[in-house]
Amino acid sequence: MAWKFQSGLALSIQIVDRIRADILKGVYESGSQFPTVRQLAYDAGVNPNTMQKALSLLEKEGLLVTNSTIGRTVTDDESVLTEARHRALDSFTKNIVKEAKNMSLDMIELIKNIEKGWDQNE
Amino acid sequence: MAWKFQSGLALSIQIVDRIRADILKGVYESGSQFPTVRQLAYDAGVNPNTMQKALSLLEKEGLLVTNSTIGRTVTDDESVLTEARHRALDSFTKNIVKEAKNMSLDMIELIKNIEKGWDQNE
DNA sequence: ATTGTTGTATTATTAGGTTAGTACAAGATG
DNA sequence: CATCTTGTACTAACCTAATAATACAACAAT
Repeated sequence: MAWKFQSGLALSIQIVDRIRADILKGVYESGSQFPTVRQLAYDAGVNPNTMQKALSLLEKEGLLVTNSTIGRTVTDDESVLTEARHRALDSFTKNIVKEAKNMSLDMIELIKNIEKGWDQNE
Repeated sequence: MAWKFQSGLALSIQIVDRIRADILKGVYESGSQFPTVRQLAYDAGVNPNTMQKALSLLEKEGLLVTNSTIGRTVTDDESVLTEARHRALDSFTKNIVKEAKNMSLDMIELIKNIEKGWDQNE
């Protein structure tokens, strides 16, 4: 089944975000073989060109390694993964704080809302 | 000076988000006269057509009212504003929780990070 | 009544992203 | 050796968003 995408934001960006998150979560294990461009494109329901673009961006980030013609692997450099996880968490937190302040929301109120919303699935 | 925009996301969407936030924050007061399309377009550094599109979306949300040819005013219906504030806060919180869970981040850790990041301006 | 301002509409053009279709070199596989 | 799979490259077509340049009806201001 095709992946779910939002309209408005470029597909390739959404794909990068999703796969990056999956790699950092360990859905694709460090050093392991990565699906082919064509397979992923089929899974996601997008054009191979679009998937190719997304994967090449992840390669620039160092998360994927290409061994033409064997295919791709997830990086086995744990420091790259750790670093990426830190950057992801840091940027996530910064965005939350920035947006909260932009909404004139104080910290206590924000945390209270998160606690309230945490267990409300959906 | 022109407003700051991110690349990738449609300008009109970013404008809507910014102005909505400003209205809900009270930067534009309830019932007050709103700047003209042309003035706002100039301020933001975008084409009047783009600003027109953004404002018409905000009108659909009920936040702005058009009185051709007097111009626009911010809605004076406080219930609309209150409702919109609730929706904004709710959607903000939901997104945070959703993304945090997607990062396999537990609630305690999330809150700890927010507390740590709150006073780090930039 | 004339002029100016308002929101709105229209057409043409440009830029970027996506798709479709095809092609090719490198190397694994038989 | 021949074949298949891999990543990659390329062109053409299409769509959406944004811009540029006008235009116009409605009404306020003078």
